[in-house]
Amino acid sequence: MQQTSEILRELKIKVTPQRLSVYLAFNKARGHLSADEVYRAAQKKVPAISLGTVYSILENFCAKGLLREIKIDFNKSFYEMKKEPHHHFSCRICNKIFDVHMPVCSALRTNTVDGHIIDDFQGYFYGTCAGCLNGKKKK
Amino acid sequence: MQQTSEILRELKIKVTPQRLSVYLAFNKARGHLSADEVYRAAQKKVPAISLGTVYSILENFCAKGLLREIKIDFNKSFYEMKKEPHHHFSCRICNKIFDVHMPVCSALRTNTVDGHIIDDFQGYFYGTCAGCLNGKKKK
DNA sequence: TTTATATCTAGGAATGATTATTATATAGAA
DNA sequence: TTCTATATAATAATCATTCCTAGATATAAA
Repeated sequence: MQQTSEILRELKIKVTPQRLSVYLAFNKARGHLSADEVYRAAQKKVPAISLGTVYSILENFCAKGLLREIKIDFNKSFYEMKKEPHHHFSCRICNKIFDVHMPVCSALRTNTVDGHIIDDFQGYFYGTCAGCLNGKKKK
Repeated sequence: MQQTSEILRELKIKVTPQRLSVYLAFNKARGHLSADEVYRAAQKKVPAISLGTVYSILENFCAKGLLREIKIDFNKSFYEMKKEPHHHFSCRICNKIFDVHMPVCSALRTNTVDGHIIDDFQGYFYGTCAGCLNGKKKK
């Protein structure tokens, strides 16, 4: 926990129990979480935390470069710990999100295109995941 | 108009005035339209058209491969006539969407990755557009 | 350690895009 | 022309997200 506080302080993020609980939710899940999933995980540490606060913290963490917002799925955002650039895959059957293990083309790492300045790129694949292809159940 | 009806019939889309008006909105705009923008454009031809019908038609057109849904912008979908695969750019200042003139890497045209079957890919760039860099106004 | 204050949080209301519902209308086949 | 599956209009419902405000609190400064 002490370690987590230091990570936040280094990023100039004021340390609060709510923020620690959100950070730890990602540390434990190590995947892609929706705001609601973060909310439920954070409640285990801070029962009185509100959903509005979770949204506020997610926005703050993204702004500070700690998290990354993923808009692959329709009508709902997901978040993940920021790491090496990579694409995502969304299964149309079970709606799960997967990291894609494929090198990101150098062309996509460019800083400008058509005269626009680029600060982020998101690559989203859609289809049927390996699990659903094998006849597994919808989560 | 006759021509448009034939295009729809070839795609097994039942021809109605509402659907023609939506198709023509895209034919005229040649860009990326939100449901609301389609709604307002379609109203010029069919004043009584409802927003629900527009959503229904957009979904139908996407399913038939006539349109393509773009989820680049937060909390709102855009649609465009389906054409050659290409990436999109969204300006964080003016929120306009641009087609990106950059060849889509062959690696992204794959049909499978990590055992998942892919049926679509969307590449989204974010940043500041050329217009906003030149100090133009927010639309 | 105490104090001051900028910022964070809880709770709830508001927003806005999208979807669902249902009765009626209609395109296209027979 | 008639029939029937499907499309539409109108409206209500949903749901993620944002907004708002009063009160709480983390952190810097004394």
